[in-house]
Amino acid sequence: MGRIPCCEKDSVKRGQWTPEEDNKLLSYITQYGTRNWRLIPKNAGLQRCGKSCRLRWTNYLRPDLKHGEFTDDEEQIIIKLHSVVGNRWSVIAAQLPGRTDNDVKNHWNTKLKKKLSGMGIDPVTHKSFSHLMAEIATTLAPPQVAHLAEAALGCFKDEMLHLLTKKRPTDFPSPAVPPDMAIAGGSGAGAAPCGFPAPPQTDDTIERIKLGLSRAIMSEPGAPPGKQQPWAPADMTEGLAGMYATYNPAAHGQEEFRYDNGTVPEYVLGGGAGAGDADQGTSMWSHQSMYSGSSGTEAAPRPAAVLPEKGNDSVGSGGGDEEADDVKDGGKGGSDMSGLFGSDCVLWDLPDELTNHMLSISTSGVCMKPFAFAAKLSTKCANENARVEELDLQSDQMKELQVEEHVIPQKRSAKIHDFCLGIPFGGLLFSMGLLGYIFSRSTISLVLGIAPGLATLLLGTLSLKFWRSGRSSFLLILAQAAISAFLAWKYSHAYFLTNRLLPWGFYASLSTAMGCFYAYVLLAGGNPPPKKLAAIPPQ
DNA sequence: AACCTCGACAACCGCTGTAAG
DNA sequence: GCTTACAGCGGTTGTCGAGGT
Repeated sequence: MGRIPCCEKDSVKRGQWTPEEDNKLLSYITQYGTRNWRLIPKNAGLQRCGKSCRLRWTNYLRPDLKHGEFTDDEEQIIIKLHSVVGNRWSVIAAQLPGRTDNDVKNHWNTKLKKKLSGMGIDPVTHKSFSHLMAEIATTLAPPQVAHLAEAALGCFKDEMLHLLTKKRPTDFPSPAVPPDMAIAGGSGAGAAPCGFPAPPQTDDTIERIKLGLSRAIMSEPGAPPGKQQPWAPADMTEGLAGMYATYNPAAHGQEEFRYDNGTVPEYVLGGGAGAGDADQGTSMWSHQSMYSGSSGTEAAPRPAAVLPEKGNDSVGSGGGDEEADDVKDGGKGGSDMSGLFGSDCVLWDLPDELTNHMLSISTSGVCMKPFAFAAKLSTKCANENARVEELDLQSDQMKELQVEEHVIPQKRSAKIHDFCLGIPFGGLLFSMGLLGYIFSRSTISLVLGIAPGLATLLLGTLSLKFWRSGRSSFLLILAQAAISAFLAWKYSHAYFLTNRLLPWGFYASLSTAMGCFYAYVLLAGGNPPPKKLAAIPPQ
């Protein structure tokens, strides 16, 4: 049942308002107020629809409105808030005194959207291509962190693959890389900063990214963490790191995009980056993790308490003599992510022999999985025999480190499996996100509903599979915890901005609860073992 | 000078939520 | 509980002027 029209369309004037009409409306409202919009045009002697009068008043005539150009500060606020709440113009406008939602919307559509696009940033997701790649480079850093990221990334691999293989300059204005900027030794001299028109050689960028990944793979896997880190700023002369540095706009004093230590991305538009910016020499994305969305985390140190280095790894263990087992367990079950990219994943159609080599586990404590992941990514993208040959060399090195797999029984565990709540949680997120997207076409639903829902569903299902086969789901639970934490943060932020209990408050509470639940499962030692395995006495 | 294109802004449209009768 | 009107929202369309051809 539709609503009756608010006025007769034939008898009302439409189109631009004349100064006389404005005067009539203004003087009437000044005298009598805005109590009944249906009566206002009639009483004010206007041939206008009441709704039209209301819009004219709220969007133009109101005395508290600010007319004229948006300031840089206002633009910053709009972009910040848009990255959090999406196209909710009224929410954004509420933070800008004197601006209407229509103003904000128009300004976004005519100016800011283009501005961001010109900087190589997708105005919808507020992520950039180089961001994505830089995150991959960072992900290849500390092995355990990479493990976690790998699990999370598994859910986004299609998107990444698409980005790596399908994007073209016409689709996505990637940051420029001058032709003389070889990726190895790309020190940044003469480098084009972010935010300039994509040059014809943008296709090269894709190739260089692939090459960068390959080089990351080829970097000496046995080197101790911290000593040889191609991703570390100090050594940013190789592979992705070179490109990574190339894209650091802070180093060039150009139009810059960066994240501050707040809770939302901060874009600095048009302002020259201050010399000696904290980000200089490091990733411009170093303040924000693609997977967690968390910010304020400096690039280099990762909290050891969260993801301890192998060797003194005791996450999920009770300490003491259980540590050794847990180390094995963590290195084994935890490292065994083959469910993600191995036999359970048909997307990464590498030759079996190559895959098997890469899925082997290192006794030295250096995880090979990130390399395996990147190798697959690179191989899939490049689809070149030469690349496979490179990887074969790498896999030969890995062979030497291969150890025999066997199931280690757990000594202590949680009372409930992660997937018991995780799968329903993921399903709820996914379905709510899907519904939200169907009904509102909101990208927020995609980013904060469908994607994490699918990721959680996938991880929960894999965890169930691992549990059935007696393997450790530790990293899968960790990844789910990371997703929950990210969602809790994002939803809470949206809630504090909008003050709406539904949906943001509800989702924030739910995500926080799930985060606590995952933390409990992790701290309690992981999932309880299957009965058939629990019956086996520990060796 | 005429025409075209494009950007910026204003206005409209259709819908939902909510409050009053 | 139903109807009606208002308020608000986000997407879309219309208008106008500047600049280019």
